[in-house]
Amino acid sequence: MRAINKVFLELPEEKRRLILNAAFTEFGEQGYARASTNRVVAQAEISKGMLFYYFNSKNELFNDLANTALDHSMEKYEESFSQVNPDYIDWLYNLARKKFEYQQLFPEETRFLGQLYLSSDKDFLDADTADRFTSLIRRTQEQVEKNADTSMLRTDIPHDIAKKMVGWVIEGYQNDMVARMEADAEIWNKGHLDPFWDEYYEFLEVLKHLFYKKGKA
Amino acid sequence: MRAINKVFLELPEEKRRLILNAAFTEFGEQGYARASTNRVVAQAEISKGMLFYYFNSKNELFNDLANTALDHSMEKYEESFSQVNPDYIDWLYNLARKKFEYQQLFPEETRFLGQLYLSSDKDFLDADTADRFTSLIRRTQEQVEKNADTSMLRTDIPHDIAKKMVGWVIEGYQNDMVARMEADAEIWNKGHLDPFWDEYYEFLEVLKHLFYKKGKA
DNA sequence: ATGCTTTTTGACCACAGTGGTCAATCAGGG
DNA sequence: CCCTGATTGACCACTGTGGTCAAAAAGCAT
Repeated sequence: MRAINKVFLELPEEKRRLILNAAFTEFGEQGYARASTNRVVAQAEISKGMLFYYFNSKNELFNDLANTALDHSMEKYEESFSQVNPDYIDWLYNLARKKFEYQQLFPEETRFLGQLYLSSDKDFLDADTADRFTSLIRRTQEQVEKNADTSMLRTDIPHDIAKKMVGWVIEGYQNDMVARMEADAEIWNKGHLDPFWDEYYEFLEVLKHLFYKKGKA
Repeated sequence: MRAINKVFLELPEEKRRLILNAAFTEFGEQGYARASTNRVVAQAEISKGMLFYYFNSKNELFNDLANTALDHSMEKYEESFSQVNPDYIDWLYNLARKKFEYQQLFPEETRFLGQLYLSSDKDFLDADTADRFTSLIRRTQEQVEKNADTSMLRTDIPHDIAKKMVGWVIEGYQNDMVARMEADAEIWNKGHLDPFWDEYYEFLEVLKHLFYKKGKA
């Protein structure tokens, strides 16, 4: 953030995106230690010197990437939190859609953040950035906890178990969906996602049938 | 397999395990390309020369590891396949227990095989070994498909959806369980796992209640 | 054209780490 | 005491690393 050379910020959007995405993918695929600045410059089609002119070091590049990704991610999440809370399952459905939109818009950043979340590369973030990162995670969890209306969950099984089950099923379904989409990249690329979302919603009807009080399904 | 120096096979079990485990963890954590023979020998407390005396190259070491792990894994799976088929959920429960036992007995190999399954390091396996690997996977899937008795699944939701849901929920629960166990390593190390399995079984009762025909729960 | 500044290049650096080798040592049994 | 097989680790050529910097190129005002 701070350390970026202003020259970089004044670059045409297109070129800036090219450089950022090259770096996002490199760090996202390789992790911090294995990531190579040489491959980044090759991919971004700039000279080695420029990378270190824009950013000053590999580490500052890494932190700048993280902050850029955090900016976008936070923005998206705030959007999806601002909605009035519908019932539990519909709320998760909406969250999933937002997630997908973000992923479609910034696939490289998504991968980057995901990898960062799982790995221990967080150690290479400076204090400020690390704070932003953890607070994003905390805030997300808080909101999920707060906005989810569980009042229509059936009462013959413990609520906390039901909530977890619903969460796992949705997670599983999403993974399944992503796998199918990757297998059939056509549709994905053309943006014809509506059938998928329809199918998803039907699937959620089944979930409601299973987990909601009778008479509500 | 083939290429192993007989000297290695005649080593005291303890020392052999030390070497194998060092290699398993190195390849498991780093993947083929990033794995370092230097770190392996350091961890195994043998000299560099010995590693290349026992195995001839990094690649043969890798293949020997894979074959060793496959041997154990196949054995375990055959055990769990030989049982007469109980109902769907109980079957999955048994499979999970076998998986855990294997994981507890050979944690390094588990990680190694898991990583191999996910990554593209399969390319570094020679043809025979790769075949063994894929046939293990195929066989597992076949058996799951074949032995699972789904006749008592409720009929008001499609069977294939119900099966998937059950699978996801079980997967989610297992991950949850592992996470909790890692957080409370005491119990895990002392082998006091029975309470966990009891809780698991209770959890499965809920699952049955949800997914089985009424009157069977 | 002429300078002067800013942007851009890529050859180059010291260094770290790689898989693999091999002459030299060591251990132990005959 | 020697011989054979086990064992060592210094060493090799090589690849790739993050980072530098003199020099070239591009703008730009005059």
